[in-house]
Amino acid sequence: MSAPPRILPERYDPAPVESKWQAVWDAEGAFRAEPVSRDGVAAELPDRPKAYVLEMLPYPSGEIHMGHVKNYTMGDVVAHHRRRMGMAVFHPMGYDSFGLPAENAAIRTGVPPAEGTARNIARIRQQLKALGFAIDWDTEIATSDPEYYRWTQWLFLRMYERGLAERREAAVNWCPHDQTVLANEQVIDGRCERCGHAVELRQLTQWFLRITDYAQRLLDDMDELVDWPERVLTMQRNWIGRSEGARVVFAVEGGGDPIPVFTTRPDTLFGATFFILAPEHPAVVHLVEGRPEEAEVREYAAAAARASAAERGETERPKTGVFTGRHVVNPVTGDPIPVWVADYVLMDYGTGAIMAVPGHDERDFAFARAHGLPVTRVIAPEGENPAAPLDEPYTGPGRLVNSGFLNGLTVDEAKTTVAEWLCERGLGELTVGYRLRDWLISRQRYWGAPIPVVHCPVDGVVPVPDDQLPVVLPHVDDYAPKGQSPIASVAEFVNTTCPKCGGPARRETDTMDTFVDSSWYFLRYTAPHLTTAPFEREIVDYWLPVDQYIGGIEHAILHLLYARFFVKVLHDAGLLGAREPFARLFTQGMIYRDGAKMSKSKGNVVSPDEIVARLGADALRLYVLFMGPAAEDIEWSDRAVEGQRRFIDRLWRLVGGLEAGGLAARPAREALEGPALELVRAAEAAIAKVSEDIGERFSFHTAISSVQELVNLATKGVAEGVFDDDAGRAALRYASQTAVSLLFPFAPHVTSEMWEALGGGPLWREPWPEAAPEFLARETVTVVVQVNGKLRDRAEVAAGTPDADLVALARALSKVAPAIEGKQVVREVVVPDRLVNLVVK
RNA sequence: GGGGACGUGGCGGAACGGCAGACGCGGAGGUCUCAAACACCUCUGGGGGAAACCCCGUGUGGGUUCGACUCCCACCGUCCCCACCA
Repeated sequence: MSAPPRILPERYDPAPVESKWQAVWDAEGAFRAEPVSRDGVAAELPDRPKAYVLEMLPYPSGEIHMGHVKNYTMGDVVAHHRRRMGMAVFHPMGYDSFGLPAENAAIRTGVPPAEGTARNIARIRQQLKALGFAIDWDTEIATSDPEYYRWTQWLFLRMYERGLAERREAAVNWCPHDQTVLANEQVIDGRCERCGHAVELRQLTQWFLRITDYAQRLLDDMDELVDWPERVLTMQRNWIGRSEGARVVFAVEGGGDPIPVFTTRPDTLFGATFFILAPEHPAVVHLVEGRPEEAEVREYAAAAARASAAERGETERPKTGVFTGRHVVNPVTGDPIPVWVADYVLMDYGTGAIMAVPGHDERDFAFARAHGLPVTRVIAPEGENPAAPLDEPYTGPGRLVNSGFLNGLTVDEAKTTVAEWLCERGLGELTVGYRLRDWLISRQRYWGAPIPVVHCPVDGVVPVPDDQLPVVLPHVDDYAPKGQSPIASVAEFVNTTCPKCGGPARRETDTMDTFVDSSWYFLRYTAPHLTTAPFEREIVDYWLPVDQYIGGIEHAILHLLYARFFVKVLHDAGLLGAREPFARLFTQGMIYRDGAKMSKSKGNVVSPDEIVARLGADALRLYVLFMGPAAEDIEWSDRAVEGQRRFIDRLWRLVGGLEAGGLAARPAREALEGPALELVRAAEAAIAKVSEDIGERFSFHTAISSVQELVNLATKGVAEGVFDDDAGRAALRYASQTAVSLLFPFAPHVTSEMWEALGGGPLWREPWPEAAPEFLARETVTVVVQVNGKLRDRAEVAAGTPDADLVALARALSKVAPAIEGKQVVREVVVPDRLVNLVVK
């Protein structure tokens, strides 16, 4: 008798198997999404539930790194699972291809950014395909494609029409190295997030998007409409920085426009003993004009302007400032208080001016001490002498003192009372302040979408008409930054005619922040090649919001806030039904190696290509998810990745050793006993576990380990020869097949090969298995017996044994009886089918 | 200064108030081999014991509970976010 032929080769060779299945998926368009808007084709909306699964699109630098592999593998697992659950799945891919690195490379090498970017995209696409991601490649987009940025410009114009895009002068962050302005969000600790150079403040006229108009809605909708990690929500809340307070107007003694301040402590108004303007405050110049203090104040303001944002932000720095020689009137006391200029007051928060209350604010106290200004107590804690002098600012609760009509009130009462008083006299009101600033989108660089407006000497700013879009980025010879975009030197681009009057006019030469591009790309996927609109309402409303968004925590503020803003604006414009872009968000942890983030400069990068070549894409996909909890930062291990390949090989040998024939049905419960029954039970348990771990918990590493347990159990049984009868063979075949099916989302190539060898059809279309309850319920259970909560013994009993019987059994156990002997059992805690706890005294 | 997350074997981690350490890496021993690699098997938190077993153990100290890795409080440590924000 000879052994039956194996249904798979002895050894698994990933390369041919992986390219085979990738070719199959490509050829049959296995992961093509419908519906997607296409020119002239009316789409039909499926009546199945939908799942829009999206990972943050990559920036096409040279190659993808392990972080990308993890990100896209997670999305792929979710997409495969949802598809096999019978949902209509949308899982697209694109490239965030505008941006500085491509431009800087162009400066270095002379290769135009468009060329370098196209090459990088081709390379990344090939890498993504080699990993076998289930992506609808027909919907692929690149944000630097004129057919994409045409619609970025179109959306900018809709914002302009709604008054949400405006050009104005403001103190802005300027990066002297990159020679461009930056959004507030792109300045980290006073430095440019790209190049790390200290950022300067400059007074410039720039384009802003009025995201502050949406501050409250961005805050409110977080509570209602999204299921996001608490951490990210907190970060966004902090960033928006809502604070309730009041606006108080101070009259200027000796004439001049009254100056408003924002304060969160209007209750302390009686204690406002001086007044401070930010050095950039427009009133500064007027107040000191022609006065003896003018020279000194101007010098101070100029010095402040020269200081970097990082220097000015330094909390420990001594509080400097100069007196203007002028006074404003405290509205409640009627007293004149001196006006100073100090750089600890910032122009871009509140009104750029503050009432200083040294008795109850740390900074104002420090300033008062440094410059010999009076300190008045206006709040005293319960039971303390109101006359007691202040050695330090008091910021706690208490009652008002030295405060005229507010005396005796609590802090909260005083806030409303003083606000009413001010309101009646037109001197102030309760307001809400936000830390969030408007989004500065102008960039003086080349590789971005041109802002589609024209400057006409007659008509001013004139939007480019829709039918003249896109405003195409012209070719230039020199990409070096010069303080304005390189396209400003292209005469044919700049010189144009005014769309309104037809006279000569100049084009805007600033390009848009690339975060504008990525604020709406998830909408464009639904109509990637549509030439008549950025997207179609019916289709975009079918898919939006994204059901599962996956990406790095580093985008917790910038991208995620901007995208939310965009969707709200488009909703208000009637272009979109959705009010939030991403219903559910998952933020993945970073991959470290040798204790540091993988990076080229540290030389600790592991190339995905190398792992794919050596161990196969499936082993890599398994490993990046098996490493640990997907949300945590995890250390890469060169050895552990090989463990996943060993696991694949183990499963390969197991399946290869089965007989030829079709797929097995789940064996009937009654036909099984012993190891065969236990194996099918384990298979059903694995189904339940993997389904929950992928479906709800985002716990991929435990999903994989439960399949490993199943495979280990099967392998062990085979080695012991316990599945050699008919029932055993049926159980083994079913369990092996189940392991293959469950592992498919993680390792699609090798499982497809095994499934085919088992006689199955396309595994990506195979319905997701459901656990059979009759196998999950057990006839006998292990009951744990504790004495005073301490484990003493355990017992096998029939499921559903009554409490009283369990207790009797427990008390009689040989390890339990001595522990309770001679003691009084004061309580018997029973958890049916699980545990007995005897409490003794 | 404000906010948040996390502390479990040699390592990554599991345990969603009920058997701590699943799964994997690493390590030790063994089978196979002329030998090695691969593969397979056994063991692998600490201490005691010939063994059956016993004791200790989830950063530290308290608390809640019949019962705490899990919940609460404080502290220590690590990491992240925000920060002269009025």
